[in-house]
Amino acid sequence: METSKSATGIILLQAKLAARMSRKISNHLSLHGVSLTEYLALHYIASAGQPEISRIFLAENLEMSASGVTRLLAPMEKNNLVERIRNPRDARQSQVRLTGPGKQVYQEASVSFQDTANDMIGGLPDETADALHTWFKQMLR
Amino acid sequence: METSKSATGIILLQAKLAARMSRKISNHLSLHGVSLTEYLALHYIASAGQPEISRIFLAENLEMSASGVTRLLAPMEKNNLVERIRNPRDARQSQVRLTGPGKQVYQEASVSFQDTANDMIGGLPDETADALHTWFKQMLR
DNA sequence: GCCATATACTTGCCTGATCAAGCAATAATC
DNA sequence: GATTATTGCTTGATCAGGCAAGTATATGGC
Repeated sequence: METSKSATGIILLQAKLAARMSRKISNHLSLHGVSLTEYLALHYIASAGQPEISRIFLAENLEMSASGVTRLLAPMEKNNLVERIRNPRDARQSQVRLTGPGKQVYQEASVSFQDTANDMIGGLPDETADALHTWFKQMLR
Repeated sequence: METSKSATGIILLQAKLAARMSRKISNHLSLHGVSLTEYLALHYIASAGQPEISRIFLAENLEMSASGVTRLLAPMEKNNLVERIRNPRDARQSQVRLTGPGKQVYQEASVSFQDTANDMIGGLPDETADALHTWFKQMLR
């Protein structure tokens, strides 16, 4: 019952925090010409461990629908941030890869992103931040 | 530098978590005919400490623009979840109040909300949950 | 009292994302 | 080998929410 009460409290606060963070970060990222979602896409592609990733895998990382990814990537391809590689083994599937400009925008935007992130939560003591990180990961299992 | 790295990591995870939570909760709330934002609106009105609150105050709580609130409340008024009270002291302003049905929907939906919240984060030890709660509040300063 | 500024919305237009349906390619079943 | 199911998208319709501009009221400075 105590647990119940604080669980909803946490979710409530988390929702509010998420909204505020996303607004703040979006503002900063707009200087680089990318939206938050676009930045996240660049990030997940850049840090996948391999140069190409499937669109479906990207959708999962972004917690987004397949159609959302289609619509997200279309203008990014047009702006040459990202390119599509057709899979010769499976014609249904295609992969996404960062282009040169894409990598550069990602790196530049990452600086803003980090600054903003630090600005928001950099004040937390290191252990606390580590604990937060761990719990978020756990909740995402 | 360590801090920097984990700050972005935390934001990244937080964004992902927020997306997942909002999807999950929305699903559960849809059984009661309200969206997550609508539920949050009901919640902030219900727990304001006074029966009426101003639309602007609601907007701040929801981390939403004034126009967003206008559009959010319109159908809720139509569905008789919420009613508008014009302020006689200031004709620009109006207040929102829960109707009887609004209160009932809020209470019913709160049960689902709590269940879902517990399902997601109820597994955390109490102290941990308390700490999370505290930090979220702190970040929202 | 009068003008300028501020407040509390509301409306039009636009973007971002969803869902449902569709389509093409592959895999599984008989 | 033909039929059926599944996968990986794409497209159309729709919806939520933001921003900019507009309107109505209120307040402050002179």
